[in-house]
Amino acid sequence: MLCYEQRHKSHFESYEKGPMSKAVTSNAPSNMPPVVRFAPSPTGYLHIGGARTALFNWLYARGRGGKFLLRIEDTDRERNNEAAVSAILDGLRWLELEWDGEAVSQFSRADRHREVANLLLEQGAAYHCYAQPAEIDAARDAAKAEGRPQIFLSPWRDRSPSDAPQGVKPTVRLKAPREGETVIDDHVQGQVTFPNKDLDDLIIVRSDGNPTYNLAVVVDDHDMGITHVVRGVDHLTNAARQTQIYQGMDWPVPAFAHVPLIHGTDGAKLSKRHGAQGVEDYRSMGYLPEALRNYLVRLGWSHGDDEIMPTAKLIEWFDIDGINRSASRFDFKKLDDLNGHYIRQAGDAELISRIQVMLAHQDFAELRALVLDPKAPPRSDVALAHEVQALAPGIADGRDLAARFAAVGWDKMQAAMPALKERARTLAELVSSALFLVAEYPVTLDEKSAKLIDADARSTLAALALRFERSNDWRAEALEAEVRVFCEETGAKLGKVAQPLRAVLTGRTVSPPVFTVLEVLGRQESLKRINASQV
RNA sequence: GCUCCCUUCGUCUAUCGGUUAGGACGCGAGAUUUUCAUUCUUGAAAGAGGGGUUCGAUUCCCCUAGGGAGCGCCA
Repeated sequence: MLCYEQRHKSHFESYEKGPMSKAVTSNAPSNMPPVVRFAPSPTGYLHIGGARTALFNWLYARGRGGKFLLRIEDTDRERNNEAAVSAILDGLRWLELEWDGEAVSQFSRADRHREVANLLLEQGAAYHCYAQPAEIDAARDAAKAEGRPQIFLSPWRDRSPSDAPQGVKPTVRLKAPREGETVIDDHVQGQVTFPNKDLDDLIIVRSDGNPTYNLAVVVDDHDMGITHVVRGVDHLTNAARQTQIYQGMDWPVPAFAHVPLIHGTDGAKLSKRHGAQGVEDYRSMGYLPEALRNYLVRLGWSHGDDEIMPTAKLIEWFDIDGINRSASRFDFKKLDDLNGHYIRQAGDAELISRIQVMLAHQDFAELRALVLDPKAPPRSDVALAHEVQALAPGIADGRDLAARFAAVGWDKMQAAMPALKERARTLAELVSSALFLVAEYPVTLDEKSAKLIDADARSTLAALALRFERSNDWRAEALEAEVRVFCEETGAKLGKVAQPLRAVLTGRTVSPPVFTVLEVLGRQESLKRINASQV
């Protein structure tokens, strides 16, 4: 497999030569198709907030015939690794946010970034700074103590390079304006003004010669022809500094849109203890990509009273200018509800294949070991892992489970699907309710269902078994008719018969409709389970 | 500490100065039902506080309070 960096190098050339290479300013006619990008740093997974940012970009590009590019911000060599990069690509693919062209490695463009730094140096828009870290820290501490903004004003800005100390490797700093203000005309935040006196001369090249993030972003966005920079508000002040770099190079500034962050249920920044940060967690819990997209886009954006918005509608309706400024809290209940809608609307075969994808990524032992905040919402994949342990302890992970379903036949699950999908909010719940298909014999009854099997129930089940053995039609409808006749003859209430039956068939007091269970289980397996209750 | 941003039901949101402040999730009640769900009906639930501007403020302005983000030779 090609490393994404290698793949990119040749591809990047095409951006430089291609028709999109000309940057379009925010003042450009708005009918130009936009070029946007998603630029995550490789941290190990695709953060759910990042996923929403990617979604906004993707929708904007797709709705306007533009391009959605992907760039990996991997200039920090210590944090970067191939696995972290592929986790992000994986997450985007699962969410079905296909990007145009190859992913660009920012690190691979370091030479170009240095070239731009040198240009700035030549034009006098940047200078070498010989200040040492200790000196900078001291200045910042002093500023803080005096209640001034913690910025460092380098003495080297106006000093002659001939004063440079021997043997000290300098950094390159941008010669930012000290007077006036830098204004960001943001499509979400509005006009945001930063007094230039509060912005220090940012380092654009480290003393080891490596370009910094802010320089790299500007050069890459410019070279890639990005027209709209849509990213998290945490980059708002960067936008001001980056604007100064654009100005230094006399490049057109792209349109900015800084979208609010997503918080956990408690209003604090979404973190580990909230249970799920990476999109891979959402895949594991059994959310459908389309439902997640629908949910994510509604966090901070709306279209009148519309709640269920299939992706085609989102592409048609979405607009950056409609995004809210305030942060929103993540609500699993609402996601669950939306996901339930999409599950009910999905085709049975499609659900099976989505389930297979989900199972391929589940490790039950790992899920059972997950330590979650007690206040965090319960995870349906963790619940599934526990159910598997109770009903089929021999199964270690999702792949095993998938193999077991394959052994009994996926067609059985598909046959039960209409009944299953109207009582599931996630695919993991759906699989949990289908577990009776692969329960190990003899079926282990949980506490409540075991309680149902008293002497009365046993004799009822024995009598029922006799009838079932004689019946020649094993479809749910016929079986139900059979049981109803049985009830009439014996004067028993349907519930009195159905509940014990459900218990011995599924080991649970809650399940899909018993007659559906009987049908998909088949005559032999059903009778085996009913008769097991007699010993 | 400094700079910037935010504030409508518990949560996500609608409202382009005049509405009985609407919808959705969740919650309560009821109907349907073999369990659980689904579905349907229905109920409770909001403009942070204080000043202005205006005939009239949820909407515009200011202050306060609360929340968030940023302030790296990280990205």
